[in-house]
Amino acid sequence: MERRMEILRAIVEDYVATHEPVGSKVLAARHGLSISPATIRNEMAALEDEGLIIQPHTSAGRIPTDLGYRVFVDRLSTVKPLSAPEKRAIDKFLEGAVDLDDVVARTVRLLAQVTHQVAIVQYPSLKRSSVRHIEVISLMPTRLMLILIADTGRVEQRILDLASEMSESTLSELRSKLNAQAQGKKLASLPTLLEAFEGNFAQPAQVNVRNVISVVLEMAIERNEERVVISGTSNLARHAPDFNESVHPVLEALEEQVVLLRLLGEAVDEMKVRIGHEQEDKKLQSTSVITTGYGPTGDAVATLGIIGPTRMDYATSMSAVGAVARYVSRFLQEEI
Amino acid sequence: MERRMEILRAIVEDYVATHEPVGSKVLAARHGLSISPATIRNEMAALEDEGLIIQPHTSAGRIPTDLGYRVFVDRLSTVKPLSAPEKRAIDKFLEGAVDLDDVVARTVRLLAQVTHQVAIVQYPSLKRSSVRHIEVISLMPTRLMLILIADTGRVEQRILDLASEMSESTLSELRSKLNAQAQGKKLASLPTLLEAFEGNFAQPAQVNVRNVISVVLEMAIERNEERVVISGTSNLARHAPDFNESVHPVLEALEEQVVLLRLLGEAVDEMKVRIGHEQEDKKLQSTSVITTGYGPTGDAVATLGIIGPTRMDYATSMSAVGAVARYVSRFLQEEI
DNA sequence: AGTTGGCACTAACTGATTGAGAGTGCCAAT
DNA sequence: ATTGGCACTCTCAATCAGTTAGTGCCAACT
Repeated sequence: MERRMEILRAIVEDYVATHEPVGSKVLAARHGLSISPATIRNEMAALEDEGLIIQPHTSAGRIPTDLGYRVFVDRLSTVKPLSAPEKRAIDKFLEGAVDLDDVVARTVRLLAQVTHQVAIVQYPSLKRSSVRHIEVISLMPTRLMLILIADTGRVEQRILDLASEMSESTLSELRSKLNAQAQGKKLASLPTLLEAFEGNFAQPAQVNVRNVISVVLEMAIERNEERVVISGTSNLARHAPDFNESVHPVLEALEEQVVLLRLLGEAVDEMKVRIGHEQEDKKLQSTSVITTGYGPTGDAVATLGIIGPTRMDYATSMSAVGAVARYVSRFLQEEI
Repeated sequence: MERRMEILRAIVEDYVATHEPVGSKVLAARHGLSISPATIRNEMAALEDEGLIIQPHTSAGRIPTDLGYRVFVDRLSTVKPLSAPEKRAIDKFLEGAVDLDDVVARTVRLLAQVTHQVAIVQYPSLKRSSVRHIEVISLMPTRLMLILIADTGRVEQRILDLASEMSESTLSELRSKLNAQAQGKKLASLPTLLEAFEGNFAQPAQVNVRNVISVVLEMAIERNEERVVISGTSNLARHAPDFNESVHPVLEALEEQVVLLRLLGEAVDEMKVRIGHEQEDKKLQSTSVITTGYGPTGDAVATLGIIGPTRMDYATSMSAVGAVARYVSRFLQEEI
């Protein structure tokens, strides 16, 4: 049984490296297995019965099935350490990032570059982060700009028009009370925290204050809270033959925010690998997805990962994704 | 001569529609030309001498060269009006956009959708816009957040650490003097405007003020002032056969900000079409690019456009790009 | 002088055939 | 349980002939 798994491992590694169905002969030759091709053939027949490998046609070698990759990945224990130049690349890439936009943009490019796959990075989720500051700026007598700064460094701003003018003193009162109430609190808790907030103000100002609050809540809750950036799509074309001859559906799926968000799912700390048909989305069933959470405080506030062909180097890719996640987490904590 | 151009037009239109080299026979049949195939053949030979069309092999029909498309486009006078559903789509797409990020993101998706090509939209250039407001917020005693709001609705923010604490009064003095000096001015003029700004302050505060100013200038000038978003890359795959069998180099080019920025170039009002080899970038020589400027004030502060195969429906595409640019300009003026 | 029909010519595409190669499954021997 | 041998299957590449689309040119026509 152990030997059989060893053979599966050899098939996966060979196939990932060569892109070609691997036969019993080359398997016996290339790897140091001290058994004959005939024995390997017997084992391969068993592996095929178990649904771990198939042969594309009668007289070809075997290739792993999605299930085969799954077993391979689950038995993967030795985490490949990154090479020195890769480590250096990661170190260099983020230094000098000026704001969150910049950090996210650099991270996604970095990830695409080290893995040679398509990289996706989710912006730190607003829901899971806390209020660092809320600022109210008067642009014109009846036009305000609201700015909400989260502890992840993320900044949302919105402009709103008031029904009537607001005095400078009301404005600064609003500013300080708003911050007193919200600062340090989770964004998700704002709706309850600010429920009857306008009661703090004199009657004439209440309608304007209510207006401001509704926009604040909108910023905190709105759909576009979940943003995803993507990079390295050209890597898809490099692996084109892997995708049933067409990258089109994959590219299409990558353009739908909804699909990407479902892919990234809830931010969790441990690494997650989904292989081929383990995916719900039809268009992505020729791909594998590796994701992991990241965040400044140690527990994950967002997810990042890569998408590639099922025939990918899982060991290297997984350690790269993990390393980048750890690095950007540390960076967010220290710098922004 | 006029007839010859008419034939070129017919060839281009037929080829764009069918994707197949067009021969003299179908040309005579499909279009209402009242001349025989033989005559057409003579004219086609002349067109080939002029370098406007070629035949991929001896016994195939003709296809337009880049130069042929160029002549076709230059003679294009009748601007195709958009269809009613397209107009409606444009109208609906932007309404409800909450901030500049949102406007740009919606615009690029809209453009990709109506043209069925890859769309690129440049953020309104900071250099060309004016200061609406500068805000200085104290996050911690020695940590400030600077926010710069441009009249295009674009918001830049930066965090900086001070060497020493800054009093609340100095802070508000800084805030008001900064705005008095900068408001309404072009960002490009800030470096000279703020040259000796710290002279306005008492000695102990000067070092901090200088620090703030340098960050303000950084925000106004920094390299990442030029941002580009892109959408509809899956449309590339749809037209895959057009790109010498490989979309890879094109995808690669689209990932390089530098290339995109050169593509969008200086924002100018009139529409620009670059066809195939008219492009400097090698990777894009199988594509054509249509760009035009847009901006809230009537004169262009940024550029948007599409990238597609040289074999594209120029008439429709050009009018779509124009319509979207006009629409987003109007929207920026009114709403943000 | 421009236009047209006729015709020989060319090159790609299609489909059938063939031989070579790779890899298997199974069986009998070890 | 492992191995060598061997017949079998299927793909792949090359070849070949027939078909087809489209041209270029020439002589005849308006």
